[in-house]
Amino acid sequence: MILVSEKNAIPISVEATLKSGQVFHWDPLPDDSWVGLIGDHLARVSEKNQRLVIEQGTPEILHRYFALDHPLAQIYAAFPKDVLSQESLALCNGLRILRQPRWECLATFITSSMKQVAHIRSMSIAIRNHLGTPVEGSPHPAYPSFERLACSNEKTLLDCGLGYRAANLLQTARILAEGTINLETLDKLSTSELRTALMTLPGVGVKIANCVLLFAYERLDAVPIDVWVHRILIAMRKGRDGTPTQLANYARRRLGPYAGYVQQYLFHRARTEKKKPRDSAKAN
DNA sequence: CTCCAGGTGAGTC
DNA sequence: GACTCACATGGA
Repeated sequence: MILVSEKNAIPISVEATLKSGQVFHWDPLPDDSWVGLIGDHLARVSEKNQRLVIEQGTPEILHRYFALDHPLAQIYAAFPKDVLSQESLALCNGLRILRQPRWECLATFITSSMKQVAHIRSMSIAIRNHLGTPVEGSPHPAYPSFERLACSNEKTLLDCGLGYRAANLLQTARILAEGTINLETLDKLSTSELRTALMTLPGVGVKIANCVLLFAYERLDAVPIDVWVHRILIAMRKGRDGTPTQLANYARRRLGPYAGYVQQYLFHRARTEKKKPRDSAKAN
């Protein structure tokens, strides 16, 4: 067991990070640790005094994946001062934007459109079970490479519950397998050029492109606007709706240089608040 | 049973 | 650019 610590405090909330809807395949264990794969690298982590405890896995890989180098203090100082943003900050303290493997992130978000988080997870696991490579000690196989998926077929993906998303994932995998687009070298592009490049792929619009920018390319100012964030932005504008462009501009101005981080805290708070009012009536 | 979900793309103005 | 619609599936 390795306790990752550094000179400066590195708070992390493993639970908030892994349950905030940026990644979908990690499993909680009875001893309060979490097990999951980073690519095909098996990892098991827990948390002690807001520090990441590595129960299993290579420290360098985990350090990078959990983004322990992100300057959280600086990011928090840049949070907007309104009540909702500060409340989200308090509730999700230690939530980190992961550095996910590119293809895995792109693929799972292609399957995410018009789907609840719970079902995105079940599709991800179904794809792993049908097409992935087993890893010793992991509850689920590794996510299949795009080469592997490109050799697959639509029927297999329909069996994984993808519905109309099956064709998009398959075509995207085939484009990547052709080599016309290289997800790794795309990293050299500016955020706006990278967004445009990602959006040429079938099933990738502006929202999913922004998810991939934020979760796999470290573009911390990218703001995915889904139905939840859309509602939050309207509330921040005192009930005033707007066109996609207007709301995107508003989010960028209002949420600041780490807008993607702020967005993730707002999103996670909104979703966890929604689930609550259930056990309160029973208590007396 | 009805409602909704981390949207996208095609058609149209 | 912005608006409208169809698109599959399963959990609440």
